[in-house]
Amino acid sequence: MAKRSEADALMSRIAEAFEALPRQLQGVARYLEEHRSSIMVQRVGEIAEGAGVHASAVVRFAQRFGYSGFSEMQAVFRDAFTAAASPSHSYKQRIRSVIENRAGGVPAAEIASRFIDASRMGLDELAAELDEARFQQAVDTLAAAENIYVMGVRRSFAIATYIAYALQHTKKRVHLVSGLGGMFREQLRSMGKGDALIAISFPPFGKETLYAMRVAQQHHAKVLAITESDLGPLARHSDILLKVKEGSAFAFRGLTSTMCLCQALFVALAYKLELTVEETTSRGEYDD
Amino acid sequence: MAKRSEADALMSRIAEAFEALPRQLQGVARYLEEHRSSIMVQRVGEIAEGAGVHASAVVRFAQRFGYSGFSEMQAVFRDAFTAAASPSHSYKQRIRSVIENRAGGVPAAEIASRFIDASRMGLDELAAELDEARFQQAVDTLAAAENIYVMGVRRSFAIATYIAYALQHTKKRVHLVSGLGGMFREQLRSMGKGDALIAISFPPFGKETLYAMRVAQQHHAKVLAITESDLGPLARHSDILLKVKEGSAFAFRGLTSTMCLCQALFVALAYKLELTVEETTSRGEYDD
DNA sequence: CACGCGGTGGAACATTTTTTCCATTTATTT
DNA sequence: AAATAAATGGAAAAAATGTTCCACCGCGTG
Repeated sequence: MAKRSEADALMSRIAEAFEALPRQLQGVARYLEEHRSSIMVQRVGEIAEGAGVHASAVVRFAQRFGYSGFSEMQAVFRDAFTAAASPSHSYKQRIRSVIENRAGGVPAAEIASRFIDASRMGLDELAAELDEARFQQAVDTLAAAENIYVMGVRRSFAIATYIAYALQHTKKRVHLVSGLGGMFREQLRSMGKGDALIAISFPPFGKETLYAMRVAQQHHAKVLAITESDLGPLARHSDILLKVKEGSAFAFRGLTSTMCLCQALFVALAYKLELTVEETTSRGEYDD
Repeated sequence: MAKRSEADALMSRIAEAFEALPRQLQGVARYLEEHRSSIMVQRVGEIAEGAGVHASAVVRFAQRFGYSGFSEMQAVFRDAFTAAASPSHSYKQRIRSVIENRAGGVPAAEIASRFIDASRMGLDELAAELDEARFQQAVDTLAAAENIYVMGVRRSFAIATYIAYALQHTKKRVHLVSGLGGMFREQLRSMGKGDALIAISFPPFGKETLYAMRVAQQHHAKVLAITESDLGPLARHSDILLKVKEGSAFAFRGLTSTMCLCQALFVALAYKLELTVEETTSRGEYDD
């Protein structure tokens, strides 16, 4: 699966050749081994100093292993890092190429498995980048709320629907702001202090959701935003902001990570409520 | 709380000031947030290109936030990285945050990451066990249908909602069977030959959904079932059956795999219908 | 012990990268 | 609609960084 990066290969070659290296170059080798992860951000000078040698020794080292100079060798480590840091990027590319090489129609299953792969990468990213402190805050806020309003429109509506459904299994009063009958305003009217609004929105942000957030703040309700980034209009109007980056394959935005996050949020909340609120009947099953 | 690195502080300041930033600098801000982890290894030029702006815009950005230039700002991210990579620090940090979490009860983030893991395993299974022939059949059936009815109750309702939303981007007539006003029967009445019903249901199976499937068959509409297993009541009443096994954690059933499968289904369908699904349909009023 | 050879470090050189400056375009205000 | 301010992009200047050259050194060998 994980193909040996060129950086790995290089480190092996270095280990191989180590014994036969002159004293200073051995020093460089040791330093590289020791600080492998930070080579990519260091200057020749810093590495040279760290290894206790002259800068030119580092360059000679790189050249000894077949690179034109230090820069070229450093690029190997940089690439290895960026490849590891953005795993989903390569998947997006592959999906795109599957689509573009549409020689005689792509089998649906092919599309499906690419899509699933992309979603998997999305979850990896979610796991890696989840802000634990904020997540905790989100759970605490919901736990403290009396009424919970849930709102998302269009693409995010399904998610809102789910959250509202799940929360019905708690003792909270839950209000799904659906806009049914054009009654957004009316459904939001009763928010107040001690309540919380969960707002799910992605660009281009629905104005209904933004409106709901403003109303919530005016009414001193806590606002939990689930969105893509700290930037953008939601940040200003939210007390807590949970980020989900959905990979968009096929020029089509995923929702699996968002769904996963929301479920995790609910599970964590349910767990917290059962621990702190004794009277919560343990139900175990939340099936359909 | 966890140590607030200067990089974190900077990102906050950026989020704060974002709205008031000129267009290009907003682009830079977005890029920084999106690629926060790799800023430290990138050149101004690369960042500029990534953000779609001129290099000098990136420098101006840095200066706007109080740095002498890009290099100085980049150093902030570099430092944050090396600090995090240095073992002693991160270890202390981890201990501290664990203690803090214990003090506040249950570490919500712990639950979250376990849940995400479970979901990920669910996707692995989905990828491994997807029946390609059936999936293709499902896509073909939907492609051939004139009207598509979508039905799921309780836990599955959010999924049904999503499918119905997504399908609105095709030329098909789509009917979400919501049961609003207790009108399941009435909403199902008009199904007929040439139509298709997508029924999503998991044990314990909702009787409303089973009913819908029977009606569909009586009316000679195709039935696509999305469920857990080939056995059980849905098998009998469906023409095509797609299996999703959700991993469960904390005695709580996931939905991410189902969501993923449904999205994959839609993408494959859209592709078959040769639709271009625009990611950001800016239609003013109806954006999400 | 002198010779040569590879290793080493200083400094000049070359290259890349960043930053500044300014002309031009674009938005905002009166 | 004109005036003013702000934003943008190109290019030159400046700085930082990497590389090469070469004199020197130390060690092993003849």
